[in-house]
Amino acid sequence: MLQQTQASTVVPYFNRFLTRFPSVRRLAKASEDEVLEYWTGLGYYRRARYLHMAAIQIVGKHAGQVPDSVDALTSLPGIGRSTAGAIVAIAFRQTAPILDGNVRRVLSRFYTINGKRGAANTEKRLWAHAEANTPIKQVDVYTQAIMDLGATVCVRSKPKCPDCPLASECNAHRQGREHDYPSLAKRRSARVQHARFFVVINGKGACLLQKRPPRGVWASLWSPPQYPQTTSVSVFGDDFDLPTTTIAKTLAGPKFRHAFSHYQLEIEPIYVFLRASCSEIAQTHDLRWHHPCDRAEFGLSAVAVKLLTEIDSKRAS
DNA sequence: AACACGTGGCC
DNA sequence: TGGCCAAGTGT
Repeated sequence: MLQQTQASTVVPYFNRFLTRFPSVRRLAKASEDEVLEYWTGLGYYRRARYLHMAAIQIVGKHAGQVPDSVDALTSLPGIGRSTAGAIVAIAFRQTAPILDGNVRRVLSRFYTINGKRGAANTEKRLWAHAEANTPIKQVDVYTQAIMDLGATVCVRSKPKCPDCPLASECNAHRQGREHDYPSLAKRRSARVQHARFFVVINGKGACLLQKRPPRGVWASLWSPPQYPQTTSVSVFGDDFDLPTTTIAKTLAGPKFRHAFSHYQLEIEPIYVFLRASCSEIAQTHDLRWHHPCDRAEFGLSAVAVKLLTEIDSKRAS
């Protein structure tokens, strides 16, 4: 959960998740849909599916015991070198380096490493320093400490160098150039992509959801059906095996933008209201009706939740 | 190497 | 506000 996600965001998700899935075996036994349900709103949903797969592998190949070596851990889906290092160092108290965003920033400043983020040479140098500094004794304490130093003192903007126990030995600070490290990552400016969702509501107020494909954005989550710009509302009925005569009315909802790391999605919802008599149609393996007020026992993206919430508030008003 | 993958926080 | 980032990994 903590991969690319701040700890304060994770905390409530972590608590709910551990309450529902208190052991590797319980997680392995759960359905993917339910695991995704507990990830709804957290983002990077691939992590949830990898964690579920990892739990299944741990039960199948490791007798239900989380492996204690970096090699065995990195062979599990979703666990790379840094996460494996954190598990080995903190859970098993064995020497293994980590290189997360915090350690990366501390080391970049301490050793004035200004290579491009992600470049092979930069990564190699950072990992070498991480490894050289990882102690034999109290490796769990050290690992937590260097992460916390980055999270609370050696922060990205306005680092608190006067509070830093490493300040006198930090090359960037000695040069008064702590703001120059780590060098800024070059990020492509966000492009706008367009998407259109059909928000189909039946006479009982339930919304039609479709399971998204296992690849791409919001993989394996449930959402209002997305269709290409070329699909017209008039042929909508055929696409879902719904007689067009069951459509009471259609309505173009207000467009809204959803920001991602590298692009913006401009979402154009089209509301399709069905007559009450049509509430039992379109129950297939990847289509289902969902009442917004019911607990979703499957994964939804934050955007899907937003849409469903809007539908529910409109019904109420 | 470059890119996809989500959402919320910060300035 | 838009850009950048966060307890990164897999393709």
